[in-house]
Amino acid sequence: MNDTPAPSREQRIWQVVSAIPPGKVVSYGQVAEMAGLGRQARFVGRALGRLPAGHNLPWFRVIRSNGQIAFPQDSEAFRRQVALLAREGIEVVNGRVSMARFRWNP
DNA sequence: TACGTGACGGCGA
DNA sequence: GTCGCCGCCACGT
Repeated sequence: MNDTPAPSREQRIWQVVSAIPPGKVVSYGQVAEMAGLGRQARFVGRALGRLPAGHNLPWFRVIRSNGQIAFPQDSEAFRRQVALLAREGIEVVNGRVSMARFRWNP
């Protein structure tokens, strides 16, 4: 019966992230909780860091619980993420996003 | 085998 | 607002 192989934590994380609707953001801890990982927010960060090239995952919609981008503002990845977020109407001010306005609340 | 590190979170001072 | 400490798990050296 259960030939269904239980998806790995990483796969579960990727599934949750892919379910984030455009124009919304979620925190690492939120992804961890939704994926059934509890408080392993760190695991989410590592899973995203292990993403292979050519993935189709909206990783840029995942930010810190305090609304800050998870990259230093002087990094290339930071600008990339800000650009992608702005493209969906998410306003990034001073390296952070208004969680009160853009947080995805399923 | 052991230790350090990391796209984090929450709390206290 | 900042800073430090701890927890939690996987990976590289």
